[in-house]
Amino acid sequence: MSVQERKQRERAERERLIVATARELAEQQGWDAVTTRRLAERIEYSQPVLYSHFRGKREIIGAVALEGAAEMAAAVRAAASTANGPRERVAALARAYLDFAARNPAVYDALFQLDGGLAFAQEDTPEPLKNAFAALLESLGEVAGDGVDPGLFTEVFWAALHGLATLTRAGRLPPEYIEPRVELLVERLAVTA
Amino acid sequence: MSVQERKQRERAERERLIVATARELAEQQGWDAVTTRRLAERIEYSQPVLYSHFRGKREIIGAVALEGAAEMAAAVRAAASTANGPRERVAALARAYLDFAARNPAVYDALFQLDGGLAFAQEDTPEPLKNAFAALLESLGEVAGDGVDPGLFTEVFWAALHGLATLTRAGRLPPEYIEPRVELLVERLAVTA
DNA sequence: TCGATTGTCTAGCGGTGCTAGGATCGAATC
DNA sequence: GATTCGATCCTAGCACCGCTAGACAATCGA
Repeated sequence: MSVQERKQRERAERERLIVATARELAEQQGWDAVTTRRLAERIEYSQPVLYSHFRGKREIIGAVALEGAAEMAAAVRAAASTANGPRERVAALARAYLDFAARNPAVYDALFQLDGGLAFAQEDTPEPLKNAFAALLESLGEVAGDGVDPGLFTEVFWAALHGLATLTRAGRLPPEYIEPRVELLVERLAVTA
Repeated sequence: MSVQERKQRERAERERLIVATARELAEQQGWDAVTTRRLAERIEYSQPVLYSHFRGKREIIGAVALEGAAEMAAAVRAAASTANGPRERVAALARAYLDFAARNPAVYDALFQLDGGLAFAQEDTPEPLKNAFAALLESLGEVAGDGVDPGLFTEVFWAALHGLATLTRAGRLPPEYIEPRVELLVERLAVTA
C-alpha cells in the first residue's frame, strides 16, 4: 500500500509544481508565454505529462485561478479585519483588492479575464470562488444601505473595483490617483446608515 | 493621375472591407475565429495582402476598436441628448453604454479587452478614443459633485460600467438585475448638487 | 519468471501569425 | 506596337501553438 501512497503523493506534488510553474511563468512573461512546451520544459517532463493532470491549458489556467481566489479572499479578509468601522473596512477592502490585482496581474487575469473553464455565480461554482465572493460580501453587505440587497450591492461595488483594476492595468487609465478613486468610490457607494 | 486615384480608392475600399469583415467574423464566432487565413479567404485575397494594409493582426483589432469607439461615442451622446436633467442623462448614458457592450461584444473586446496596440490616456491617443471619453465626460462631469474633479469622477464611473459590462458578459455576474444595478450606481454616485 | 499494467516519451497532426521570393500584370518608354 | 520596369499579388514555407497516437520501458502481481 505504501508504494501506491508514495506515488500518489509524488503525483500530487507534481501537479502542484505544474500550477506553481505556470503561475510563475505567467507573472514573469505573461500568459502568452505559458505554452505547454515551455511549461513542460520547466517542470522537466514531456508535454503529454501535463495532459495526464489536466484536460488542457484551460484547466491549468483554472487551477491558477482557484489558487488565486483563495489568496485574494484571505488578503481581503485580513485587510478588513484590521479596520475599525464599516466604512474604513470597505476602504481597506478596496485597497487590498486593487493591491492584489496589481501585484498578481497574471493570477488576476486567470481569475477574471481568461477562460479557465470555471463556472461563476452558479450552484456548481467551485468553493474558492464562492468563498472569495463571500469575503467581499461580509464587509460590503454592511454598507449596502436600507432596502438594497447586499448581494446586489456587492456585485456593483465589486464591478467598480474590477473595472478600476483592469482598466488601470491595461493602460486605459493613468496609474496615478488610485487612492482618490478609491476614496470617491467608498464615500459615495458605501452607506453607513 | 486618375488611374492612381482609382487605385488609391480601391485600396482604401479594400481596407474598409478587411476591417468590416474582421468585425463581422468576430461578432459571429468570436475573436479566436478571426485568423489571418479565414479573414483572407473571406475577402477573397491571399494572406499577405492583409499585411500590406496592417502590420499584423493587432492592428486589425485596433482598427475595429477605433471604429467601435466612434459608434459608442455617438450612441452615448444620442442617449444623453434625449434625457431631461443631469441624473436622467447619466442613467440614460449608463444604459446606452451597457447596451452597446452587450450588442457589440467583439467590438467592446477590441476596445477594452484585447491588445489593439492603441495608446490610451496619453497625448498620442487616437482621436476617436479621446472623443469617446469626452462623450462620457460631458454628461458625467455634470454630476461629479463639489470639489471632485470631473475627470476623476468620469474615470470611476466609467470603471464601474466597464466592470459591470465585462463581468456580466464573461458569466461572472448573473445577467438579470442589470437595471437595478444601474439604478444603484446612478443613485449613489451621481450628485445633483 | 513472466505477462499485464502503468507511466513516460518521441513523433506528428492540423492549426496559428507572419514573410521571403517568384510570378504576373499594367503603365510608361522607345 | 513591342519592350522594359515597377507595383502588386500569390505560393510556399518558417517557427511556433495545443493536443494526441503509439512505441517503449519500468514496475507490479501471479
